[in-house]
Amino acid sequence: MKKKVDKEILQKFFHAAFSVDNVVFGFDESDLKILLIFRGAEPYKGMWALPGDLVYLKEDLDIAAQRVLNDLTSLENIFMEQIHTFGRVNRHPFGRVITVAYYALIKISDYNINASSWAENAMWFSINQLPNLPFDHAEIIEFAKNAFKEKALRQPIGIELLPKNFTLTQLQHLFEAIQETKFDTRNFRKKFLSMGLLIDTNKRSNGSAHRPATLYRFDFTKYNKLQKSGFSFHL
Amino acid sequence: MKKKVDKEILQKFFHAAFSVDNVVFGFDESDLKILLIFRGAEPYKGMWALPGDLVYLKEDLDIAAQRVLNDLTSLENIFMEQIHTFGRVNRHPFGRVITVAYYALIKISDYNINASSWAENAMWFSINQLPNLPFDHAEIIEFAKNAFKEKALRQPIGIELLPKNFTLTQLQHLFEAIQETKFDTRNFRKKFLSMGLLIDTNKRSNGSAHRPATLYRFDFTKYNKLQKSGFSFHL
DNA sequence: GCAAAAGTGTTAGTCATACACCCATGT
DNA sequence: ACATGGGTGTATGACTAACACTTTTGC
Repeated sequence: MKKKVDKEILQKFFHAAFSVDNVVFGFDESDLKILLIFRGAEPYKGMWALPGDLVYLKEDLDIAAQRVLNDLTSLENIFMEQIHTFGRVNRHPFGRVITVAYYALIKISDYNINASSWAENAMWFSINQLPNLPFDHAEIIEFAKNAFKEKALRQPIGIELLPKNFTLTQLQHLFEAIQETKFDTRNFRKKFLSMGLLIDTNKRSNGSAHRPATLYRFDFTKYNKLQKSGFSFHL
Repeated sequence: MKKKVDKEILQKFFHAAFSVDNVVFGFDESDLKILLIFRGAEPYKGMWALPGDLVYLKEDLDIAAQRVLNDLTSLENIFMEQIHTFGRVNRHPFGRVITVAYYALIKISDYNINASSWAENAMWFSINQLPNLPFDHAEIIEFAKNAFKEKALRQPIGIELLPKNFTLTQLQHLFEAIQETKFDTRNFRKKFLSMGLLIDTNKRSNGSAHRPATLYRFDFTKYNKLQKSGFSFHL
């Protein structure tokens, strides 16, 4: 594959590495959360940080991001999206390492720790109560939060954070957490129901000392069809 | 700086490079254009390609992207934004190179070729009539086009492509080109004027065989103020 | 029967859309 | 005077925003 590569070029440029870092979002009935891991290796051993890793020379970027996620949890079909690449010269103490950041959306209710990995020390942190973070991870999270916030307005991706069946109240609280604002209950329900994308499961929530709520699920099939014919979701 | 770096890690990972590639947009009264350069060096010598370059080990990513742009034109204060990072394993014949793509917005009317560089062979191509492109540059342009299209709906960045003074007709044609659609003239003008962000320069366009048009300029100062107090532009 | 969250409609204002003709200039 | 693009207003329907009380359950 390598043909006519100038030795000078090789020496001058080919001594960098890159990593992927995942901002894994979850939601627990009230708060947006992020999954952090406790670093067991240098650099920054002993700090909570974003799950991430160096990318192998023969590994696609997106695959690397998935690998990092698989080391954390055995969930499948996780929503994932690249956000931004952070490339300050001195961001990594080992040398020149730029990092490509992704965010991922996980149903905390389904979440299970993948025991076979360094993820034994993973923990959910409320997005408003994060510990001190190494590298530029604080900046990355800020970026991820905004990217997700924006995107969640125009695509129904937030729903990835809820269990398969959910109540309208849960849905509203989720969107309120993402958008960091409050919505009027009647208008919120009206708008969401009028899109015709929620399927009544004929089940009710139960076990609480108040009126049970209708459980809905999101009609992804219908959404995909509508989208192809020009419909666009917006909150 | 490098402390306790495992030799194995160095050998295993630190043999990659990264580049930046710029999608430079321009507008010429009717068409969106992209600036391509004629490659004078391997790989893909002799093909038209995005202006880009390998990033030095001690050079910030954003600085590298600016450097590439400065090699092309001596314009200052150019709008530039990172879009996405492309990292397929075999995208570069010299080895593992991922590329961070940016787009930049240039006023073609002010554009001048920076003679002191490889940019002597730069040329504007209509976005709908691009030549065959090396690497994954076609994919990058597609990505850039969509990112710009989206962003231009919610921030008045498209205006960066027009000369300082412009007519409402030019403005409409620009937005039509970006959004690949047509707008109703009366509604378009109404909406834009009602934002109160266009300043009548009291000049008229001239030299054409028809009624001269009012020249406006965009009130960036006012826009920045409004934005801070919660106003949000949308087309 | 009371606490706690679920659920429901109407009105007023704002915004988007659709649509056709006269105006000012150069030749 | 004619060709060319510049410039303007209104009416209708759609959507948004504001707002308060009744229902159903567990205890």
